Amino acid sequence: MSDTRSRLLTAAADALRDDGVAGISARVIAARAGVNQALVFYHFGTVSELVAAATRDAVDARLELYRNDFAQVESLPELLHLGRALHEREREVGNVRMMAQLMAGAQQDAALATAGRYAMQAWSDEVEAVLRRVLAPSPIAVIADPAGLARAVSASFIGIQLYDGVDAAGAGAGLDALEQLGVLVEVVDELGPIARRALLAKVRKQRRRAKSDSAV
Amino acid sequence: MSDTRSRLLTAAADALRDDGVAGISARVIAARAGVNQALVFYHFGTVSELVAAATRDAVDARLELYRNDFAQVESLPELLHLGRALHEREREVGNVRMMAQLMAGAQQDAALATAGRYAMQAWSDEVEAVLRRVLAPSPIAVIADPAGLARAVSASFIGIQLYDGVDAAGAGAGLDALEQLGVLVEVVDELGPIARRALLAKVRKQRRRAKSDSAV
DNA sequence: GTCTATAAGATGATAGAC
DNA sequence: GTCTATCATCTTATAGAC
Repeated sequence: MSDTRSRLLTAAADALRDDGVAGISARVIAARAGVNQALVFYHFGTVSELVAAATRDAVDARLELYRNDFAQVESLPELLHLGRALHEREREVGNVRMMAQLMAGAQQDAALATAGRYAMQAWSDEVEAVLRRVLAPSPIAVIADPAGLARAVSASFIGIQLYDGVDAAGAGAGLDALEQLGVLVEVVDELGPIARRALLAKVRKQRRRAKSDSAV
Repeated sequence: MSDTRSRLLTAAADALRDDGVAGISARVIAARAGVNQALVFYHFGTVSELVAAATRDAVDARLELYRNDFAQVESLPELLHLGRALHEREREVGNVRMMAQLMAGAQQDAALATAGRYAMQAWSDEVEAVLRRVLAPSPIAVIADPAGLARAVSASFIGIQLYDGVDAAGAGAGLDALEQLGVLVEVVDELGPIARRALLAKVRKQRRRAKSDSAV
């Protein structure tokens, strides 16, 4: 890949992270890359397409970096611990911050929307694989949908990152609370047979209720 | 309050919701309000200040509208149900969509940051009050920090709303998963005394671990 | 592939008429 | 308070020299 092309890609990702969707432009990116502004359009057609390609690459690179860590997770507490560590590291590197800006821009821009969908999919799939493995031996597997849960977790990360940008203390308290709640899942994991049966009965009841709700 | 002022305020909130932070400008807002562009600066000084004031008002109005619903919640399943209904209604009205754009812009703009902090605080406080009431009789009260949990929930809502904008099916699956997970909490609520003691022991263990982690 | 130059328009913000 | 007119500056995007 040409030097200029890759310089523009990393510059675009950096600019999105630091200046936000509202502050991004061909000139800002080009200045960061140390190249001429016209090259944005020569190589990528539009600013949106450049940003979309840049975030795509950045997400791929980041996930590659974490793949090993994800693979080594064997239990839910370990997963929660990894989530916390990931948040801390990402706060410095700014990848989630970049994704949050991508998602915000994606609401009104078709090219960014495609990139945003890709990014969420990539992260969610990774988390889903871990959840599927970790929850398999647990009775929680009966009620938890790994795919949905992974998507909820990924989306929540974006929200918490945005919150972190305006109130770090508040966002920290939120993460702490979620981590503490993980204990709850552990406890259910070690439930006796009677309680386990009660759990299953409740799940079935809730399922029926949800079904009749959607029918109305 | 003058007619023009209030027209600008609602127009600013609408523009933020529909056009996003990246698409907002004094001219766009003024056109929506049907007034001259110069009045933005006469009444509010800067565009950011106008947007900040507009979101502040919108959040106050929305919370006022939901106050009754919040007050009537008596159990966790009811709270989860309200959360789902709120998400559906807000998807149409677009208040959370507006807040998501506010939070994205708040990362780089001081005036928007203040407004974002206020908005998150207002929603979190409301949710916190309900959580405190609902969780009080439950053994979960021991592990759950209502303030932190409320903040996590509010932030997650923002993230899921952004996700909803690029992949409605994925966001829906995420919400479904969270709702199903609520069953877990219900089960713990009806735990026997032995299991309850096991829960408390685990919590204490986790607390110690967290403390030693932060010491390192 | 990279540059300069430039078009055609949008932006925040202000001065001054009314 | 509201308007017109205007500023300097920014934007995307293209044409054409090198």
